[in-house]
Amino acid sequence: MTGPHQSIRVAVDVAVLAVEAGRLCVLLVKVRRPPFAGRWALPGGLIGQDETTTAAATRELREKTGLADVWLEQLYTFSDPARDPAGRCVSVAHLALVPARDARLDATTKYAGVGLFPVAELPPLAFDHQSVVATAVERLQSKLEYTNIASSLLPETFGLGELQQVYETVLGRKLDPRNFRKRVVDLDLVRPTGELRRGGAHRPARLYRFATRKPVILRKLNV
Amino acid sequence: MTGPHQSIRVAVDVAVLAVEAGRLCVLLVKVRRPPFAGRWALPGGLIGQDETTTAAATRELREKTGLADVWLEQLYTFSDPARDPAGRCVSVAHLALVPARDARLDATTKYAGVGLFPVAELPPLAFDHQSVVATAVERLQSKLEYTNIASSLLPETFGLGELQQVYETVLGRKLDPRNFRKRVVDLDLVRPTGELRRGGAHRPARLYRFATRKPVILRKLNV
DNA sequence: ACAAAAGTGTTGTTACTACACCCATGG
DNA sequence: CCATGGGTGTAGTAACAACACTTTTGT
Repeated sequence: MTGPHQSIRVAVDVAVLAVEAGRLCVLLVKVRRPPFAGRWALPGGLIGQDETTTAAATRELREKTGLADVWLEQLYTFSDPARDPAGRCVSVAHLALVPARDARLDATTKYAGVGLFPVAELPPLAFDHQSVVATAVERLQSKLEYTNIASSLLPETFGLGELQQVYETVLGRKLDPRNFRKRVVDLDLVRPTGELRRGGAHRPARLYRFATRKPVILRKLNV
Repeated sequence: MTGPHQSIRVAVDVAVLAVEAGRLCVLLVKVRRPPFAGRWALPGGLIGQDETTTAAATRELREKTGLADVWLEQLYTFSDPARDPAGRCVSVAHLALVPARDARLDATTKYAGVGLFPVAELPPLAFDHQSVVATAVERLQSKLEYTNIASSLLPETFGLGELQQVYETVLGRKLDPRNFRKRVVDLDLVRPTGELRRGGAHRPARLYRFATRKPVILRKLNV
C-alpha cells in the first residue's frame, strides 16, 4: 500500500551463544565480500523464496558452521534502512544455543573463518550485529530465569557445579550453592541420573540430566 | 547467499488491543482487495523503502484507523511462504495498546470499515491474522504481570476497580480486591491523585494515575 | 431503604535469603 | 597429607493467599 514497488532483501542472522570456561561466547564468521570483507559477523544470509525465516536460519547455520539440531528461536527483526550499506535489507535475527563442546568441535575446528568470541570482548562487527548480540544476551538472561532453556547450553548429563556456572556466567553474578541446588531439584528442573563423574582430580560429582529438554515455563506467576 | 534473486514483499501488521466492557478486543479493518476482499484483517501494509518496520506500523495505523500516539512494540515476524495467496510476503507484526475510549472514538466512528471485536469471538480473518492476534494476546498477558503496560490500556486517571477489571479481563481470571489494591500501591505502580470520581450512582471512587507511563519492569527476579 | 460499587486487615503458609563447614578423590 | 571442587541444613524474614464485612453514594 506504500506507493511504488518495494525492493527490499530479507535475510536472517543467527546469534549462537555458548558458555565456555565461565565466559558467555558468541559464534562469529569472517565476512568474505565487501563492504565488510574481513570483519566478523553473525552467520546468516538471504532467505529462500519458499522458506520460513526459521528454516533459513537453520540452513544458514548448518552451511556456515556445521551446527545442526540446536535450540533456535526467532529473536527480533532489524529494519534500519541504513543497516546494510550495500542496499536495503531487513534481517530477522534468531537466537541459538549450543553446549560449548559442540560449538568448538563442529564449528570452529572444521570450518575456516569461524570463531567463538566472549561477548564481553567482541571485535568490531559487521552491520548492526553488535545490537543483535546485545538483544540475544538479554533474551537469554531473561529466559534463563523462568524456563529450562539452560538445557540447550549443557550436554546430556552434567554436574550441578557446571549447571551453576552456566547460570552465574549468563546472569553475571554469583549464586549460593546450597540455595541453587535446592531450587533446581525442588522445581524438578533436573534429576539425578544415579551416575557419578569419574576421573576428576577431586571428589566425583553426581550427574544430573534435565527433567525434559523440551521448552518448559517454570515459575509460578502472581499479580 | 541463496541462489537467484529474491522477490519478497515486506509488510507490517498491527494488532491493536483494548479492554472494553470486560472484554479483550482487537481492532480490525475490512479488506478491500482480493483475494480477501470483504474479510476482516489487522491494519497493515507494505513498508516504505526507507522506513523501519515500527515507523511503518505507526504510519499504517494512523492512515487506516486515525490512531496516533499509542503504545506500540514489535511482536513477531510471520514468514510462512503460503501466508499470502497473492505472493510471497513476510510480515512483521506489531502489538499496539489503546484505552477503549480512544479505539471507539478515533477509529470505529470516523473511519468506515473499522471495528472493535472481542478476541473470544473473532470473525474469519484474512492471511494468518488469527495467529497474530493469538500471539499478541499472549504477549500482553505475560507483560501485564511484570511491567506497567496496563497504563496503555487506561485513560490518564481511573479508579482501582477499572484497573482491576483490565487485569481480570486480560488474564481471564478473578482477582481478590484487597490483595490487588495492596500490590499495585505497594509496588508504586499507581498513585492516588487526590480526586474522586463524581457522578456514578454509587460510592465515588478515588482516582489514581500510573506512577509513570514510560515502560518499566516491576517485579524482582530470583533464581 | 435499597442497590451497587468502593474500600479495608489479619492470619496462616510458603518461599526466599543468608550463612560455614565437612567430604571424597587424585596426586 | 594436601589441594580441589562436591556436597549439606537451619533459622530469620518477607511475600503470598485466603477470607467477609462496612462505607458511600444516587435513586
